Amino acid sequence: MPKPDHPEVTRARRGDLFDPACPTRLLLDRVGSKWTTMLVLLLSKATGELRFTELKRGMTGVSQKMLAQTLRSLEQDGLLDRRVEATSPPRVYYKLTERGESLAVPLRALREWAEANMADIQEHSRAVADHSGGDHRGEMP
Amino acid sequence: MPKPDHPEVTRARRGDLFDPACPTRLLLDRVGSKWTTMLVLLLSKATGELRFTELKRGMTGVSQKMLAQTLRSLEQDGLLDRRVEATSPPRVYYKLTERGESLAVPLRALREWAEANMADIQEHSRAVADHSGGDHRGEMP
DNA sequence: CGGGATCCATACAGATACTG
DNA sequence: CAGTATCTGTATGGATCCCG
Repeated sequence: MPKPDHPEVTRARRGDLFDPACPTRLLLDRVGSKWTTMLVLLLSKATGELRFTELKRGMTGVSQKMLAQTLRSLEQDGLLDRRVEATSPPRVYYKLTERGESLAVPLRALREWAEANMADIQEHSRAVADHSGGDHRGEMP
Repeated sequence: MPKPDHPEVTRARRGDLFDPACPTRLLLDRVGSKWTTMLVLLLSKATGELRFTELKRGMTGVSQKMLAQTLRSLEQDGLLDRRVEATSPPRVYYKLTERGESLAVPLRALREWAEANMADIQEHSRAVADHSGGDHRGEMP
């Protein structure tokens, strides 16, 4: 998730930082947020850099807060480069770093899987829900 | 996420179901939960089926509630097969469906990326945090 | 053993308002 | 334009109890 500061610390306080050595956990904590993945995917498509507003426009539904938060998170992780033009009004350009681009590869594979399978999954899911929902269930009196 | 019923409905009520057609969103809503991914990965490694307790043991830190919830979610999506032996005590075996196995492929790619890059990322992240934290910041008076 | 139901803490995400 | 700050609702995930 695009947590601003130190998620691990928070978790550590809870006493359940079970296996911090597992890198997959760490990655999923970041990829888990849909915006992180969408952002990487969006930037990996772009030829050059993209500005804040362009990104916001490309990611329908994201709030400026979430976008900024995700951007800072990716920047801190070294997956994103931020370039500021100190004009007025200022212009800020974002682009993936090499590492960021490399992350886009498995992410694209995931997206392809999603595009190939999610329709079936939704249908399956709905069918199951209908079955158990409309079969023998008595609604509230 | 392993939402029991209909996450889309909840979002729809909020009025911001921006682009429900995007399957990547849908997938990430499920993969986003770290347990979903871990579960698929764990089961894809297993030769045959695994029982509830074995799964719980393999996923350090998961609560039985989250495990059960994730299992139900995957089952409803048709990614998981559930087989009950009506003995006493009962035994329940889980294994991935074909589609579930196919999901494991891109997920494994993601894990490999994580194992190759997360250490660097963490270091980078920590270095940046240290820099901005101890450099020029005046703490509260 | 394999869960379902319930209660509860919180951290994640949205809306809004303010700055340079 | 490009954010930061605050306030708050709510879904998520954990703990616990209980049942077959």
